Amino acid sequence: MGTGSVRAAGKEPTTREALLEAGRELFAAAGYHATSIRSITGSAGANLGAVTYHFGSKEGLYHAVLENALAPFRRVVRVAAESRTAPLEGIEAFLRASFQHLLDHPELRALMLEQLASEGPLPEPVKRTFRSNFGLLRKLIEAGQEEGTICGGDPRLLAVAVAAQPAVLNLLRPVLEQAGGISTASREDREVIIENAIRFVRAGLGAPGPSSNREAVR
Amino acid sequence: MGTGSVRAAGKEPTTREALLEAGRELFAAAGYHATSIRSITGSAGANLGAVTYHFGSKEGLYHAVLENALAPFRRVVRVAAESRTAPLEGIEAFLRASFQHLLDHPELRALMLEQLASEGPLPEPVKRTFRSNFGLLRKLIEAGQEEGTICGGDPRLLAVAVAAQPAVLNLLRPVLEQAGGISTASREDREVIIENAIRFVRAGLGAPGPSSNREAVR
DNA sequence: GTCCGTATCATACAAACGTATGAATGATAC
DNA sequence: GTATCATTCATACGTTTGTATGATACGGAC
Repeated sequence: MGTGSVRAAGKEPTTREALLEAGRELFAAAGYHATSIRSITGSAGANLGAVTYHFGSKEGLYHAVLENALAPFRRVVRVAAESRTAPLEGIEAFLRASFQHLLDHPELRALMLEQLASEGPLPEPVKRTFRSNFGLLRKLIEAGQEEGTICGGDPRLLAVAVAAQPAVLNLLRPVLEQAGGISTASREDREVIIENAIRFVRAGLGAPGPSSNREAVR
Repeated sequence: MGTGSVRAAGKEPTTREALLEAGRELFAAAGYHATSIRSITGSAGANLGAVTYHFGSKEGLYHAVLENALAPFRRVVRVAAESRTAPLEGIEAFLRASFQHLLDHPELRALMLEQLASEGPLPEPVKRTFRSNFGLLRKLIEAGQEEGTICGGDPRLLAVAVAAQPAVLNLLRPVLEQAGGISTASREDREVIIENAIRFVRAGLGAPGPSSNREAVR
């Protein structure tokens, strides 16, 4: 059914890879339903039938695009979260990695939002990503609570409160820019936003950590 | 062009009102592009041409649905935020009203997400709503900073950090349920979530308020 | 050379879409 | 009663959609 390319990992972009890239861009720009197979194959320089041949259907391509885009996100966040031994440092690393990756890959926002908006069950890649990242955060919070460096409360809810910071900044980025006057364009803008979020989270977790009561970044 | 109904505000549901309600439900359930005029008019018990007649086009109906759904949200949040004199109490009221309204009107989630996902400029009702709510929060934070009850930092960024709590809980509700094991079904579930968020925010804003250092809700 | 599986291609097809059109309907005003 | 108006209705039109089909090109195996 054409789910795997026979050609070994080549050097020049294969049709399959070109379709994945075009799909990622177009799905992110206009959404699943508003993107036609014709526009994808046209942008990829491929034949109209190429999507059906390589991915079985339009939906098959979409799921492949999702998985391709989300797997690196999971990996980066996991590596960051597990890079520190102290739970609070792990949380900070988690936040920095999340902010950084989402800002560096703006297409993830629209790709995920589209799925979040629909009423039905989430696609597997989306579920897997949230489960992985939430789980990392929850474990770090539980470890901090055992240490006494993080306040009490349901660790799952605290994880949501923490993850909310990178989530909104990226999911609502167009809103923040168009209706909130908050830009994320320059490196300095991003630095200020990230430091603000980290300070807020450290204070919110009730940790008297080294940077929790320093003057807020301005 | 049929933008206003000549019939005075009647008692039984007019075709126009039925279209607005059906549109709200169907747009929220499946998204704009995935919802056909035929399904809307069918669900509303109206003729196929009714949308064109009353709203000019499918997009006209959609914008009317958006405005109809978002105006009450703005009003409720504004009333709550201005109901208290102390800034921190105003923020808490803002949060409670936001949580409550969004939980009571789950269709708002999908309706707004769809617009947030697209790359283009936001529709006016969406922009207006975010501007209004962000503005309220920012003013409350600035007032608290002048009082000394809220920590320093860019008030716009702090407003984002605060608004992130109701935003994610509602925008990501299906994710939290399907991938995070967090239910918002019962009244107790919601209470716990809301109290957790308020405690987190009060601590994050650096306010030594009356409820900021009480034991976290379990 | 011949064979064979992979891949690409042009084209066709049925279905669904948003919208336009013009006739029918029904209440209100005079 | 008749004219007038907003509204509802059945139907048709032209596009665009996702997918299916069958032919053609290509590149190693033998």
